[in-house]
Amino acid sequence: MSKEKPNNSKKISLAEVAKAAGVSKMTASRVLRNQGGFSDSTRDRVMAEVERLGYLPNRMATAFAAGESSPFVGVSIPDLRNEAFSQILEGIDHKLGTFGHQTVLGLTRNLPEEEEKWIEKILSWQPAGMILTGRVHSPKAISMLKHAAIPVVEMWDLNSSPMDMCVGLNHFDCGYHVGRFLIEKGYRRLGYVGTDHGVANAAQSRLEGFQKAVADGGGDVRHHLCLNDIPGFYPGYYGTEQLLNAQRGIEAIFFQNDNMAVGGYEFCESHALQIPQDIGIVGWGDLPVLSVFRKKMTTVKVRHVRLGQLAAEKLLSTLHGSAVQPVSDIGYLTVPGATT
Amino acid sequence: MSKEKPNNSKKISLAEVAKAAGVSKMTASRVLRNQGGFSDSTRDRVMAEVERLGYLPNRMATAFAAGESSPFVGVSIPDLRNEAFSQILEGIDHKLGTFGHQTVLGLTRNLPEEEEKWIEKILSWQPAGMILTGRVHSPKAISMLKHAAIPVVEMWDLNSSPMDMCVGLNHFDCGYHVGRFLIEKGYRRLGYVGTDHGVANAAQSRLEGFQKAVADGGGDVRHHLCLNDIPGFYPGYYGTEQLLNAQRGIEAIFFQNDNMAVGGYEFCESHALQIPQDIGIVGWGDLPVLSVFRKKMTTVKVRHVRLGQLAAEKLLSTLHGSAVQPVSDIGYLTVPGATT
DNA sequence: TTGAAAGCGGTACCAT
DNA sequence: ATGGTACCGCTTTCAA
Repeated sequence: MSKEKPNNSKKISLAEVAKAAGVSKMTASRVLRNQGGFSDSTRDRVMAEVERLGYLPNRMATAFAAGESSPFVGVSIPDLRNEAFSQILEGIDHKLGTFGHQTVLGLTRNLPEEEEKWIEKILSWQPAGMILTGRVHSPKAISMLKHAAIPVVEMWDLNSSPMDMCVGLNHFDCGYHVGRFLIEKGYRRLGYVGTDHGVANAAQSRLEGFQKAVADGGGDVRHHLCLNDIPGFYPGYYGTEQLLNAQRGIEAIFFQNDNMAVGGYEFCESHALQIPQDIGIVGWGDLPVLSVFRKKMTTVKVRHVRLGQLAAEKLLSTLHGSAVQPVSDIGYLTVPGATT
Repeated sequence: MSKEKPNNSKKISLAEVAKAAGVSKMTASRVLRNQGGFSDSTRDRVMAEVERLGYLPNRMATAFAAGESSPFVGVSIPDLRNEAFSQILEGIDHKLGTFGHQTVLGLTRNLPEEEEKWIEKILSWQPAGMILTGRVHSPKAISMLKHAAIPVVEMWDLNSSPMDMCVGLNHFDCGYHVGRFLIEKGYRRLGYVGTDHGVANAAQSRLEGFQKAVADGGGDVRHHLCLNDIPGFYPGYYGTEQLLNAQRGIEAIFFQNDNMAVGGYEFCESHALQIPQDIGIVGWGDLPVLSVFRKKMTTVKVRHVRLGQLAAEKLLSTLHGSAVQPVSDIGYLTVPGATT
């Protein structure tokens, strides 16, 4: 036989399969798509060659020919070491995967310029849609997305007039709510510890809401710290140290998230500060560590995984042509604990 | 002027730009690739139209025409709520992004069948390469990857004869090392708490190494628990409860990771067990929570982010045609703490 | 410096 | 049931 060995690594095309099976490209194509219009014996011959040659269809060619988009969905998030975002991404990817779509990741660090470059790159590969973190995007990014005419979900930071769709929560209100809560508890001299707040960072809005509520309530945020670091345990620890060294008389600290709050808690305890007697602590996000923490932490519940799922669902519904509520408020719930 | 308004959302093709600029497709193409062979005035005219029409090149067509692959790299990991993997992914994506490549995510839950389906899908889109978790893959997956003739990195679990390249650590040895460490400390009756161990789960190898070392040292692993859950704080807590209820006399527990170990620690302390006097605790991974934990946890340091970076670097070097060491052992370091 | 033609790997459409 | 042809958007090749 003059048949070639199948294990040379050159890619096999449909034409080669067809030739090997002694049929035309079209017939082979029909068999592969199981679209009818061929005899059993033809199918068997074609499939045998597919198997033997290890043929794998080139979906790029298919999509290209049909003018379709890819199954890829661009998902931009700031940082995976922020646990909130790894949870959100888990929710997104799982939902997308269930419906045959794939996440193309972009870690854009809350920087609109990075996001812009990433968006341009992704768009040139005909994605099915985009899910972006936050409401702040560069003008060029917005214009490119408009032109692309694909569904776009802005998530995390609620935006009542999004480019297209949005799911998130109102971080300003949420921060205000926490501030109000502390005021009502009798706290007046407050502190805040978080991380570097690029323009596109929703935590900045929480801080602003918090400051407003505290001011409205007759207190003041004596000192706030935005570390150039990730919002994790250790930054919470040393941030608290810095904050307390810089400013005496702080009665309670609001942290960007629970991991930072746990770090702050451990700093306080190891420095003979009683919680909540000497200082109050409030976290954010209801992150997993709280489920085993020895003191019930005052925090704000946010359904991160659900948020991700919902973002993906909005996108998928749009792709399938269903009607979609363009804006969803995922909400939040302040949970008083034993640390305030 | 008869020029159309640019803001209709139909996609603009190179041909349209060319026509608008009064040149041929080829000339426009040359300008866009800045590949020489055009006059300044031609370039200006073409670029003006690109701007005006909001033209975005269709890279799918480009790659297709040139027979290139996409810049996408398939990355399969089990689960993002396992903090080790979100760290690894952070390392991979950041490195890939720096070199113009994009991560296409696959959360394959340690299931070779899921991985196989995902691989087939990704391969049909002509990725530049693949990074997979672990050494266990379905035969069909392996065969497809061979055919695809793209670089493949197996990471996490060290494999001295990988399909192509590998970076990771020897989990069996690592588990053995921990077992030996506890034996030398005088522990004999041991327990293990981890999560559901699919065949493709490296934690299973750690458990096996651990069991072997303990047996070799004259002790025994009285009870091990593999919960059907994620390896996080709360599973560590309730897993410890289950383990201790099921088996009396356990002297020390080895946990799948530090987050579980912290959960276990909190369970013990809240049930009046002194650590390490009443029970020893060993974690794994040197996860961030330990940096602020009030007791120095005995753990095993693993450079997760670096592991991810290294996996990406191997792939990128191969793509750029550099020589690459096919197998790298990232190693581990047992760190004795105050919990044993 | 510029352009015309062929073709990448499939599919739609129309014949047979 | 099967095959021929044109074409998707772009690049390669060759000619002017």
